[in-house]
Amino acid sequence: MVGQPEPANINPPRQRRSQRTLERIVAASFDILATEGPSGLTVHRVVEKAHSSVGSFYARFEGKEDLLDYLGERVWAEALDRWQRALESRDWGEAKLPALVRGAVALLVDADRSRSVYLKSLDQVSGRRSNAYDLFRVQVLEGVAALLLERSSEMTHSAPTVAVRIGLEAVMGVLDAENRVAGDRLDRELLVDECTSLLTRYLAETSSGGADGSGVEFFDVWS
Amino acid sequence: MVGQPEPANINPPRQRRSQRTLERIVAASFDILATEGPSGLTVHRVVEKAHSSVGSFYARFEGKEDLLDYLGERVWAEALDRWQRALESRDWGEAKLPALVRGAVALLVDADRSRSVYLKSLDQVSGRRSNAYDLFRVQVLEGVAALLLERSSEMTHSAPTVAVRIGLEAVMGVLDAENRVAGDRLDRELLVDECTSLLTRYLAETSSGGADGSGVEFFDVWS
DNA sequence: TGTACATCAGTGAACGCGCGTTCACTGATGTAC
DNA sequence: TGTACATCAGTGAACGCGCGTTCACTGATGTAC
Repeated sequence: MVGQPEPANINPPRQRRSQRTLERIVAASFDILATEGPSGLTVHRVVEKAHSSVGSFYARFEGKEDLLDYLGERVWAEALDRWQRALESRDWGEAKLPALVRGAVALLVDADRSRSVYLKSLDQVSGRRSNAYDLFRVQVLEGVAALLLERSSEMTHSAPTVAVRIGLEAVMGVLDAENRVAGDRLDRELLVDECTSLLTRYLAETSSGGADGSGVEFFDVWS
Repeated sequence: MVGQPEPANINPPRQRRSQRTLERIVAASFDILATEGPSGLTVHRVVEKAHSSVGSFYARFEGKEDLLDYLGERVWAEALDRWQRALESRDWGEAKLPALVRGAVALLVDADRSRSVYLKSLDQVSGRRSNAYDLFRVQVLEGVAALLLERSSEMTHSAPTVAVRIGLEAVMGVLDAENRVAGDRLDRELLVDECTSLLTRYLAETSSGGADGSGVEFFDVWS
């Protein structure tokens, strides 16, 4: 199991009034992150959008960093909760490897679609700190990997642990790339089908494909 | 073919003296990017490290943005040049699909290793502008895709264009993920072998693996 | 039901700091005669 | 080979702006008697 984001250091509200102010500040922050990106997230902009004031802000948080931690904590908690529910919403006991792979891929696709802009821009803004997104990614990958490895006897790949790791990285990579694309986005069904195909074939076929030395070698012109 | 980074808008040096100053500024910039990351790249820090002065800096560049463009242009040019030489260093005419895939993967692996920290941090620092890294990535992918698609008759996948795109995104995704990992990095040979296997099986086997509807469906608990 | 008082909450002007940029000035280089 | 002069190059103090943070002050809320 891996770590969690920095625990947020916030001065808890004691009246409903300030609780609502805090909520407005949080909502405004997410709003700004989604519409203007990380660089728009300044204390002044946040409190303006939240119809609050700098003073109120610093009554809750010791500084801007604490706001970031708090936002990260919230997103993290929600994402993890959804993920758990999705995982547990189904009994995996019966499924054979191909069906299991398909299920896992569907989970990843949907998780990726939903894991909002927030996680990513939060990580960008907070200089190399907790980075909730990477942690969430690792968490999710570990969960799915464990699930798949229970069926390692059905895999023909000679090193299931490495294969599962690489295979899942591949699927996540495809999803990331498709998120980055501006124009024609592939639809969910196609994506699930193709990633399932990719992963199933990689894990389950006999190991001969590329590692047989039939390969071509190159000058390494890359330093 | 895709675009290039913003053309750099620089005031050309007229004496060897100022040419050398420019070189020192560029070297200092890359040095800072590599050691301190994008946030350390301030005009004052750069000229200090370059043993120059703010005035000299603004004699070359109209502003900081122009420095970024200039750096991007340099990195881009070098990366592209290396890529071209690598591509052309071998005659692909004879190779069959598996060998071709292996060669392509090897190129990608090495390109990924070499495409220095610079491209990535440059894109991070310049807010959503030219982003040399993404452009380079697209350029490379298009080149390899074209190469592979010449052998589409040897593919059993029913939609080679989509398959090549997804397959290459998968390989790049694996490489990205492996770059991100802190600890135990897989070695180059293993990476080449596995990615080759992944891609070959995906492209060349008969299309039945996952798209046969044997799948499991889920509640979409992701918003 | 009032009244006094402590604590919580909210406000926005003001401060300090870092960073990009400007500018008045000095020194170096090259060219014309 | 000199000398005058234009242009290029270099310097660093100073300015403006945005942003995080502080602080003195006013108002709201809840509790004790």
